[in-house]
Amino acid sequence: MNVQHGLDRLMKKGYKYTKKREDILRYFNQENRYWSAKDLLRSMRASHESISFDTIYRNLYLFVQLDILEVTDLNGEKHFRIKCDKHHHHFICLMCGITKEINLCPIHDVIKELPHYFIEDHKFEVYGTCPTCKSA
Amino acid sequence: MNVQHGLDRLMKKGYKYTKKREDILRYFNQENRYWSAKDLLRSMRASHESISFDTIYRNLYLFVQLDILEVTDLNGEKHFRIKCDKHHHHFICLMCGITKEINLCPIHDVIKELPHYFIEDHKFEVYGTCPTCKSA
DNA sequence: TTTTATAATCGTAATCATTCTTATTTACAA
DNA sequence: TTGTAAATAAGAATGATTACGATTATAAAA
Repeated sequence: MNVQHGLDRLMKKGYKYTKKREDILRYFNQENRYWSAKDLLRSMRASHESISFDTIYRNLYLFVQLDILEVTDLNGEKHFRIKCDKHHHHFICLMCGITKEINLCPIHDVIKELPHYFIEDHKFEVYGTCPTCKSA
Repeated sequence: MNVQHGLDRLMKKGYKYTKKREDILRYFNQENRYWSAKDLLRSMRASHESISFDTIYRNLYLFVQLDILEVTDLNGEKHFRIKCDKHHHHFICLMCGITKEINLCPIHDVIKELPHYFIEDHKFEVYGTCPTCKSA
C-alpha cells in the first residue's frame, strides 16, 4: 500500500485530495513501524505549522476505516502503521519500534478449538528486541 | 488463584492486609472476565463509599506486579482479570465480556521463525461472540 | 474563469482515563 | 498501648483523545 494507492482509494470513495493527507501517507510509508498521533503531529508541523490535533486524528481514523492504516494500542497510546497487503502479524521491537512480519497465524486452529463461538477478530503481537538493538 | 492465595502472597511479600484488598480480590474471583478500574470502583463503592481512584489503581497494579491479576488494553481502557495458573490466552466475548481459555499458544513456532530476535513477551487475543450471546 | 456547495481544517475547549500530591488514617510489630 | 511505615482519601494535575463553532480549501458546475 504505497502513497498513490492510498490516495486513489481515498478519492474513489469521494474524499478530497489535500496535501496534508498525502503527507500523512508519506510519513507512514517511509518506515516499517508504528507511530503515535503525537509522532505524526510533530513531523507534520515541520511542513504545516498550524495543523491541528483534529486533522491528525480525523485523518488517522479515516485511513483506518479505509483499510489504508492499521491501529494498535501500545501502552495506553494508539499507534498506527501502513496496512499490509496480506494478513499477518508483527514482532515489535521495544527499543527502536521497528516491526517485522510474522508469517504465522494461529487463528485457524483456534476456530477449530472453539466450535460454537463466532470469531470476529484477533490480535497477535510479539514484543522484544530486534537483532540491531540487541547487538548495540 | 483464589482470594486466600492472593492474600497470602500479598502478606508474604510484606504488604498489609486490608478489607479493601480482600474485597478487590473477591470481585475478580466471582467471574471469569476482564473488568475496568471504573467497573471495580462502582462495585466497591457499595461497601466502601469513600474509596478513591487512587486506591483502586494502586492496588490493581500492585496485584499485577504480584502476578495475582493480569491486565490488557480493551479499546483504550485498561482491563484486569485473575491471573491464570498456567500460561494461556483468551477468547473475549464482545457482547458480554466473558472470557474463555484458548489452549493453544503459537509463541514457540514464532521463536523458531525469528532466530536473531530476543522475545520478551507476546499477546494473543481472540474477539467475537460467545455461544450464549450468539443464540440470544 | 467564476461561482457554489460542502468537505476539510483550525483553534481551542471539553472529556475521560489515569497519575500525582498532601494530609490523614490504619495495620501491626514492639 | 504506642510508634511508625504503609495505606488511603480527596481532589488537583496530566496526557491522550474528542468535540465544536468559525473559517478555508477542494472540486464540480455554471
